[in-house]
Amino acid sequence: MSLESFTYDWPRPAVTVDCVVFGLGLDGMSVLLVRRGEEPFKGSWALPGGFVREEERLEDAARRELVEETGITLSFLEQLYTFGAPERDPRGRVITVAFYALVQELEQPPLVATGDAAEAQWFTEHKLPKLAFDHASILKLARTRLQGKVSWQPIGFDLLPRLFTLSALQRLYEVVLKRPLDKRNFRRKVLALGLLVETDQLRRGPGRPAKLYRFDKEAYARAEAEGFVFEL
Amino acid sequence: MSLESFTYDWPRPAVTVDCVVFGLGLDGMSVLLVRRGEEPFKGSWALPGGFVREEERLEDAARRELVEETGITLSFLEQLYTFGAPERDPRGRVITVAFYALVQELEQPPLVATGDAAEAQWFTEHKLPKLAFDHASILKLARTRLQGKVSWQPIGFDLLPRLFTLSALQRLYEVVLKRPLDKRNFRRKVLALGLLVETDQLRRGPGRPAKLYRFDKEAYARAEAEGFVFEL
DNA sequence: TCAAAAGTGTTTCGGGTACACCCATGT
DNA sequence: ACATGGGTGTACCCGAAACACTTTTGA
Repeated sequence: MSLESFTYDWPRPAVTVDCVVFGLGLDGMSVLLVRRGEEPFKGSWALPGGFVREEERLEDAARRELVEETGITLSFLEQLYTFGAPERDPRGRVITVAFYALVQELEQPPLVATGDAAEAQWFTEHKLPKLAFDHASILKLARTRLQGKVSWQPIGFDLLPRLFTLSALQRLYEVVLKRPLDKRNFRRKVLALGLLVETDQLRRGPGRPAKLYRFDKEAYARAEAEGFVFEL
Repeated sequence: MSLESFTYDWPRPAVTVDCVVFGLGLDGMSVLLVRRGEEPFKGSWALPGGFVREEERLEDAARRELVEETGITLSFLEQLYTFGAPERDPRGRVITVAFYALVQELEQPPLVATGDAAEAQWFTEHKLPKLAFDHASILKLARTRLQGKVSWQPIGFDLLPRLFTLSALQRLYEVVLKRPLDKRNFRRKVLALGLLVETDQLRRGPGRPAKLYRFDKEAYARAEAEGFVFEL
């Protein structure tokens, strides 16, 4: 019996991927949005995303659409949730697999906007425009997930440059968790993890120079393999 | 401009839902499987599931397929993850939105097997058969999620009958978390939550009769609204 | 010399864990 | 009377939280 004889004839929804890309802004988290160049919702802001190709893994589709529409490079990408309400797209049944992603620096090569996107831009989470489709709920869910995940998985480092100060790390956690943290407790705890490597570099600027640290990915991989849980 | 003019012409994968249904067995968790009545993998055990209909929400599809194939009633259902590897189904591109679900008692009306399923049966997690497609990974992920979620969301009660003893609750947590718990500490902690209501009923059997409790859903809803987090 | 940010220890409190015996019933 | 599971209190320990001043640099 050939494989062809198994082939389904079934109502097939369209399948897209959409991506919530977070960056660390000066004023809270930032989210990358694109202005739609096509109907429906032409001219509205929306999450970057698009159709999944025939032989493409879902995550690859998300990465590809992001490069196509914004030219950005991700340091973290994970599936978020699949949204499939029948009425979520006026064109008909479109199921979208949503992802959320982190980038290390907002100042990547200036955002390009191509593909379906007419424009790409960072928005701080406090001044978001109306979003197309059900993208506002997707974004909300992604923000919640980020907040929940950051304290028990070391994904925060994906929002910082490779070398960072402890104060920068603390600011990051304060922004993501939406609450102030005690400086001394934070430093003690984060250093006790044994996952930060002190470099001999300094960050200079106003005030006392600060030691720069990097996250020791290998040490984390080893510790994780032995049942260590991150927890911050 | 009419909506029709927006309609996409795009390679459309088939979309299915699959469901990992957990019940509390005598020997650890049990999972509900169906024997496939159709190719591919005809005769193999698989997760219950099937195609999403044109105008159907994903969760509804999962519920419908479960009733169709096994006649079971769920007390909890949540989306798990979407599996979309291009090669996961020999028939072509099939993306499946996986769910996991809990039932309160294994002894529901005797399992019926209809639809695509030739047979439906509970398996303890320790003696699982080979599964069709990538269903083994789906099951594994669901089991991990269950374990992770049970300590900070009161979903464990969805595995017990409405009235239960504290010992039964403890056994449940021990099974799900895969570790022994201290009886006194467990009771203190769980009662301190203030979410259990002592009834005047007793469970009789060998040994001393045990008080029966029920979970106070309303109290939990109220507490949750005020920012309370379950945590056990 | 002043402004700005970095860096540093100790005490207190609460929750987590460990632990062993008596009680009420059915057989 | 004995087997079976139900029910109860205390002591210790460790991690979390609260808290304020000194240091180093650039302007």
